[in-house]
Amino acid sequence: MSNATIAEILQNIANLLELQNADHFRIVSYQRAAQTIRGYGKELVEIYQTDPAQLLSIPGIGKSLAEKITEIINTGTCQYYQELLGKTEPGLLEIMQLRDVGPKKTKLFYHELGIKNIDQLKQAIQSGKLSELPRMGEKSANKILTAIEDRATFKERILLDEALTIAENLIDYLKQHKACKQVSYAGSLRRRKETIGDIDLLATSDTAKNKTALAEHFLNYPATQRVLARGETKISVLLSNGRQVDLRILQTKSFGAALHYFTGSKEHNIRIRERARKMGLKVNEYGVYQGERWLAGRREEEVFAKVGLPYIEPEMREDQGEIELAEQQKLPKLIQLKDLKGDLQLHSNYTDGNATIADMATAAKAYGLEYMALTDHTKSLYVAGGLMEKQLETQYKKIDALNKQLKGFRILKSAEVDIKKDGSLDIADKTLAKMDSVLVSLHSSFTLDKDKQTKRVIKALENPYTCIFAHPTGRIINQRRPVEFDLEEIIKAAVANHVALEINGQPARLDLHDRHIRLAKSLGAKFVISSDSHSPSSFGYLFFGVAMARRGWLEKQDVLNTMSVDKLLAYFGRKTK
DNA sequence: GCCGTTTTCGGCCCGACTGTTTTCAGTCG
Ligand SMILES: Nc1nc2c(ncn2[C@H]2C[C@H](O)[C@@H](COP(=O)(O)OP(=O)(O)OP(=O)(O)O)O2)c(=O)[nH]1
Ligand SMILES: [Mg+2]
Ligand SMILES: [Mg+2]
Ligand SMILES: [Zn+2]
Repeated sequence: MSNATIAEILQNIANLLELQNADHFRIVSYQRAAQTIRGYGKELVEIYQTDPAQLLSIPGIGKSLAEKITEIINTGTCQYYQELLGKTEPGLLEIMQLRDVGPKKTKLFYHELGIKNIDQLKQAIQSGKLSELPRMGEKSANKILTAIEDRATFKERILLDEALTIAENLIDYLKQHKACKQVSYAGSLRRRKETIGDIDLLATSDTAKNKTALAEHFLNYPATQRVLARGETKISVLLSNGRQVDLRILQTKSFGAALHYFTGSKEHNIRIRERARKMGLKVNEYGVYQGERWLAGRREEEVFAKVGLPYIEPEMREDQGEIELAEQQKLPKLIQLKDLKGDLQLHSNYTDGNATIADMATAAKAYGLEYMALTDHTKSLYVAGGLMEKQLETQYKKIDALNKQLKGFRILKSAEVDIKKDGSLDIADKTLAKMDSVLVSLHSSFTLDKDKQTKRVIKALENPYTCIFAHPTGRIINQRRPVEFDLEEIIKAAVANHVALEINGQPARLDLHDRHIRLAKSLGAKFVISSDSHSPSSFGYLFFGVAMARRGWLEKQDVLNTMSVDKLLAYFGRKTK
């Protein structure tokens, strides 16, 4: 029973409760617990098996939720959930997901017109029945019809790199207008979540007239398909690719407060606002107030300062303990992209890369790196033209020659060594001993049972040559589920055997990801951040790897490829020499 | 349903936009 599944059940309970006449705050309790569990590093099953009472130490989980979670762990579901499911028309949940339709309207349609599913809702709109309901009219009904049409397309969340490109293009466009004083993206994109729901933008302008002008400019953006809402300070549009963009336009004196508000997360915002309230202050997107009096809001730092906290980096703002650390002045100094000195996973045209070793080295150097490890695939991965021992050794001679020519840059001998089904490596020790770094990963037998898979990986990590375990869970966002194994046991084996865990920067991988990184760090693990480049233009993926590392609260010293090449070679040399 | 350095009961973040409303509920951020 994964945390994701437990969270899903609690979220479903919250949704079902909305359709009952449940107390709002009770619903919120289920939602908050679901949110916390979704981002929790440790598996709740693990906590429960060690000491069930520990469940109560998780914020937002009390006696009642702990009992339900226990039941879910033991039986896969819980009585309460089943009862709620039993007394709810299943189609109502789908109706409630529609844009501009919430629990109140869903219930109204059901009770007044007996509407049980989207098809019936559509019919009621087309026959004009829906607009006759209290507080409903033509416009509301038509909006719902549009929401039904939009529903099928574009519901998936997008990857971080795609969202970043959309946002940067929009920002370039907004900046072209002279009424635009400041502009930034916010929301989950600024927090660098691995997937992004919508694009949140914030701009400032000085006068009312300029705000209007800037709003007009935004609406003229060529990729805008449809305006969802337009008010004095906030505009929501749908781009032609179906992605929603929310833009807020405020005064420059509110930029910091608005950026803080719009960056979120929602849970973090609520904590900050509760804190302000206890201090006799009020925080909103316009600033920090004492009564009617505006105290601050130009910069984010001021908002934090007014509530007695140091600046908290956006990547940490998830209410997963960052506020407590901030209170104690114990916030980590997060790693930055410029701290990286090398890249320890990338491919050349010896296997499935598209460039020569020399071209990859030139590109890596141009990106600002001092070294790179060439990690072409090994023989088991014949689809990628994986290399045999002999071919690897030939490649290493080539690397020796290249290294003689290169100034201020070093190519390390490595490989992405395949872990076979039995946990052994597919390259002979004699060749492993010639490598500067041995990176291992799974490419097959993803569906072994959990126990076998765990043992298989641990065996590979115990191999004395193994230095790095790459893209550990093997997940590909929106495409492939993570391998089933006991990650906590694997992390412990990695720590015991001095094997670093990779944070793969490919936007569809980001593996390990935020919550696993925090868990691994708490268990004493070391990390490497890799681009896994298959072309010279892909070193930018390091940015996304660093983003994940920051969401995992990592500092420079947690990441091995922040070391100079000599230190790194000495570190791995304990294994390979 | 959760939580507590003034509380074990009584609070629980705060605001924008829309449509249908004559004063605000519903939904969303
Ligand atoms: N104070 C407060 N802020 C909120 C609330 N809902 C949203 N926000 C703020 C914080 C969010 O990060 C920000 C943008 O809202 P979004 O719905 O776009 O969420 P976010 O970007 O975090 O995630 P997403 O990837 O878009 O699903 O607005 C709320 O209920 N209260
Ligand atoms: Mg968003
Ligand atoms: Mg948004
Ligand atoms: Zn490859």
